[in-house]
Amino acid sequence: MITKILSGNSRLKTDQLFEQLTVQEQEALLGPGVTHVYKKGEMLFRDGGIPTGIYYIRSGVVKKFKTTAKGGEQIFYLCGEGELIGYHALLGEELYSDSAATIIDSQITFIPKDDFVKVLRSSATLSNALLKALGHEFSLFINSITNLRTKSVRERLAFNLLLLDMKFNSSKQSDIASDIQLSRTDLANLVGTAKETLVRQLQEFKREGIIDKTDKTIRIVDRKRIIKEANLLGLNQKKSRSNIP
Amino acid sequence: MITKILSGNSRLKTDQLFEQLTVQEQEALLGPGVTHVYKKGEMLFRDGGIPTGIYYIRSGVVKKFKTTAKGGEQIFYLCGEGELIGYHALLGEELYSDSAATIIDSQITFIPKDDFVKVLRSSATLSNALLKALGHEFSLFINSITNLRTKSVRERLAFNLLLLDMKFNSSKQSDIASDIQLSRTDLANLVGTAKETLVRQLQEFKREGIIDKTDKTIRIVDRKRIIKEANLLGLNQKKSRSNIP
DNA sequence: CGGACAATTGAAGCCGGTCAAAACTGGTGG
DNA sequence: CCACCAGTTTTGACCGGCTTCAATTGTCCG
Repeated sequence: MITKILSGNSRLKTDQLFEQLTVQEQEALLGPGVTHVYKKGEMLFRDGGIPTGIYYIRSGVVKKFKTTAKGGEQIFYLCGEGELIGYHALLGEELYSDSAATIIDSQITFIPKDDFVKVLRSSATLSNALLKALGHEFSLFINSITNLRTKSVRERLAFNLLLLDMKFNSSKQSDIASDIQLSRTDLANLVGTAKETLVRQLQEFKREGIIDKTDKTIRIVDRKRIIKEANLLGLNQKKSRSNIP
Repeated sequence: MITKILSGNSRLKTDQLFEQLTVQEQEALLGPGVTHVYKKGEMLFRDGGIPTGIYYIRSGVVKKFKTTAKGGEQIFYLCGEGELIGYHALLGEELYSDSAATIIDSQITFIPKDDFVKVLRSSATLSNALLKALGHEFSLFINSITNLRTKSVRERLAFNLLLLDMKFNSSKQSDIASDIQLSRTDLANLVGTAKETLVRQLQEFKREGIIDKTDKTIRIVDRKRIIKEANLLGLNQKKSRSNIP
């Protein structure tokens, strides 16, 4: 399980959807597309909106999230370079069930629905790649739900820091070097906790020498420890209240 | 959103995967299959196992869940009559990321991997039906995650009771008649809480006249109230601590 | 240099988890 | 038909992890 999640691949599996296509197919998709530069914080689409196409991230980072009526934001995925987004609603033939917005300045190509469908119809490769990607995403969601239900904030934070590090640190020079840029609020919404709780937990990790952090940067110092803290096996031995008087 | 989730269709969308296929395709799938009778509580497959085919539920109910190392069980979906299970891992080309077991005595057909793949290759319909189903499942997971993060046990319980009622009560005679059979433990694991907490919340609903229950049966008495309690809009007005002294 | 926003720290209290034990159920055999 | 056991449901008590509210510090820019 651990090996599965943290397997050495520099890129995670879901990222590979687009890469699996032939060059011809990639061009057929991107050809009709319109590339646009998004500033940090711009919305790509909104929960409840009508899907009119999909998006290809040439550079940048996009968060997928859902907003609650009270203004809260639940982030459940971060998309990076080379990933496609927005195809779920299109495939499911329904309205967007989530929103997407850039976290940093990004360059993104919009692929109109018709063009996407055309390639989809003519290419078994795309169809299969999508099935594979969606099948895989399923296991990610399972894990995500299980984590939310059974893990503490500390464990979830450690886990997310690991994922962020693996996904967004191309600088593979050293196990120890890794920087993560993400506002406290975003990180809290990704981990699924209040930002105050998040901050306190970060402090604690720093005090324990597991991470280092400046105002906007988090760096994993002790990789082994943070893997241990993430407790991927779920063996968490709750300090039992058994003082046996 | 509410209308979307609770739309009048007697069956929920995901159930319809198999139904979308032509009769020929259905037969091509089930033809080579082997039907087997499972007693309540039997496992179909286990987290970490190698997928060798998919399952079609002729009758009965199957829970999809994940076990934690400590023995806990996280249920995230209940499959009913006419549904397919186990295709995610096959499509994603990986090991099962979840387990499946019957909740009541069930009649289930096993479709070997090769036969499934054969039909998948030759039929654009199945391929498209799968894409649609998976795309839709995505939105269910989003909702599930959001619910876990932002809703109280009371709200989640109300929501799940509604879903159970809609999905497993073919007896459409009356809005009020509805029986749900599920052990307290299973229900707790479905809602995502401890069974003691669940029991207390059930008591409370009963005391408030929203539901009725005997030892193993739960019946929704006041449908409007329970919809309200589920708080599908997320407008939960937390009793603000503002006593303004 | 102030104004806005993000990050941090402090304090209080509730929700829900855990442990423990009682009440209830159904099934079994004497 | 009753006594008994095993499993499930229910009730009680406790308390700790998180959320929430509030206030302070830090930081980036115009």
